[in-house]
Amino acid sequence: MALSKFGNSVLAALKLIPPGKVTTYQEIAKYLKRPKAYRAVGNALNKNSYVPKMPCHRVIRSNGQIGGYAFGKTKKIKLLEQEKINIKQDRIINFSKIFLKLK
DNA sequence: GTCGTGACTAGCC
DNA sequence: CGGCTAGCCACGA
Repeated sequence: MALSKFGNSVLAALKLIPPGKVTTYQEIAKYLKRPKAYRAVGNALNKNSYVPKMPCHRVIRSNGQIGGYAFGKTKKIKLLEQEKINIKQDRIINFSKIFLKLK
C-alpha cells in the first residue's frame, strides 16, 4: 500500500529508532521540518499501523505518556517492556534516559 | 475547495 | 497533579 510522502518520511524517522529507545511525535515532526505537524504524524502512523516493519510502539507523547496504538495501548506497553523500557500507569519511568533525540 | 477527524501539545485554571 | 481549551497538520469524503 502506497503511503503519502509525509507518511513515508515518518516511517523513515521510525527506522532511525534503535531497540530500547523511544522518541516523541514532536521530535519526528521536527525531523520532518514541520514542528507543528505532530498531529499529522500520529495520524499517518494510525493509518499505517500494519506489521513490525515500523516500530510505531517506540513513538510516545512528549509528556512521557504512552499515547495510543492501533493494536491497543496495552500491546504497546508490552512491546516497550520487551525492549527493557519500564512503564508505570501508561507512563514511561526513565523517559529522559531512553528518549532518542532526532537530528 | 471545505469539513470532520485523530496514536498531539502547550497553556490555563 | 488533573481536567479543559484552543491551535496545529495531513488525509479522506
